[in-house]
Amino acid sequence: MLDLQYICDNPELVEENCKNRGVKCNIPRILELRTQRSSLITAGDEIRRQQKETAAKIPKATAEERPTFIEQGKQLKVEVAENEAALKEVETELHAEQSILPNMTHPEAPLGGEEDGSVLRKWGEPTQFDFTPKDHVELMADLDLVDFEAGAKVAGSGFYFLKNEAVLLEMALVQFAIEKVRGEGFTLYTTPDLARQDVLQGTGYQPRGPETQIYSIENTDLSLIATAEIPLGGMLRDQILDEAELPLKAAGISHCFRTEAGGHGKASKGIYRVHQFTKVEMFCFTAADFAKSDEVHQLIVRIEEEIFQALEIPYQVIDTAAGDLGGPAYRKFDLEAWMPGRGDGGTYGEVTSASNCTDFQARRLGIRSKSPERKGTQFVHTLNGTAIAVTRAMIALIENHQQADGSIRIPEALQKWLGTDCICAKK
RNA sequence: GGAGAGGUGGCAGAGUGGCCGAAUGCACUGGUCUUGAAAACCAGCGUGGGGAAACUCACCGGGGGUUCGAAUCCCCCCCUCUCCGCCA
Repeated sequence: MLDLQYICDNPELVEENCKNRGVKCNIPRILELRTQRSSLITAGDEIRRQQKETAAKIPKATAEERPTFIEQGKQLKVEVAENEAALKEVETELHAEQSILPNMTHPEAPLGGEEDGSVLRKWGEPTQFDFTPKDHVELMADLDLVDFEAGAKVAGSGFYFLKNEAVLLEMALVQFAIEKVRGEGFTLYTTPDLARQDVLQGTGYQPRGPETQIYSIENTDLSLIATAEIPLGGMLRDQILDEAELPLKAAGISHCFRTEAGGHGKASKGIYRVHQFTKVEMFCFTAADFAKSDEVHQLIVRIEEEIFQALEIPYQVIDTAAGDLGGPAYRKFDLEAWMPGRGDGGTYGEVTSASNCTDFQARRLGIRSKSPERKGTQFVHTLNGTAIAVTRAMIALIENHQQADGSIRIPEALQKWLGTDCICAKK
């Protein structure tokens, strides 16, 4: 949510930003509603003031005066109710208009849509093979690492059982990621895999409706989380933090559940696009200062890169274009890992995503900070980024480290968790 | 799941229809005193909305209701604690 004051002070900037992000908005209407809102509030305050005044006279009034005051009070009560109804109507519309607006955009983020993200840097070269590489589906089938039929039988298409060394590999990736982020000063959490509707909405997810990516639990207001960003953001809802203790760095280990409604048009073989996966997510709260949140944003990307470097997986870093940013993001960097089995002869596929949401989420979540030097409070900046999304990382790892004999080389960083340097073919 | 007790400012805790945005204590900030500190004393000390400002309004877990008037009464929901049951 953008600050109403900011919108009204900078209508042309907000409108321009909406255009860049491909969002239809109605700024003049917002300005109009805002004026209506102000005058309704002023009028309502005055009525309530009179109401209090009248009510206060009654205990002291004589028996003759009393009925007059009570009559006045009744009249005022009606007026208050009318005012409230009018205000509610205006605020509902205002809120709806305001909710459409995406966050503002980092001045350096590229313009354009999905194809216009700029490659900031590349690490490593697409892996060369002196044999015809397989994709992860084939590799995992050959090594008996996954069972899609069983997944479909139990939970439907898009679910899977990991088997054998793939299970160890999942654990190893998680272990490796949490050791890494812990070393960077992140507090570790395992989070609830379910969250209430208002927490989902606070973090910018729409739990119900035709377009939703979220599974809901029937007869409750709970939904399965799509990422630990949701519980980690919700964790500090409506709190006022001490600015001295910022930035707060949290890492959550959770399962992620996504309906992937309409997601099957795109090429998504195997475990690339699934309904459930395990992820270690970083989530940070910083002071309301763009320089500070930018700095933490860079930190998150650095950690992501170091993780993929340690896994010896070539990747590129994308600065996502304005038109391709989700609503809450001010700037977003994605790591795309080289996946030799994807597309025709390999392509880069998204493995992490790091967003600076500035105060956009915090405003809805009511997370503020306070400093002795300043009067009042400010909404903090929030950032999130993937440390490891197990299935995507697993694809990149398996496909890049496959050997001619169909076995998979385990990079050194994972060997202590897996206890082996190779997932080898069964005899 | 059953029975009971609760949810009030940063914390503790009073308040059961008007004098309550809320006593008191602790914490915190400033001041007096002191060589300095402590103690003592004095003063200040929640958040948000509207307004250029004066000022004003809202907020006592959340939402509805009763009333001229609600922290206080009624209804629904959420949460916490205690006991019992069940259970990895």
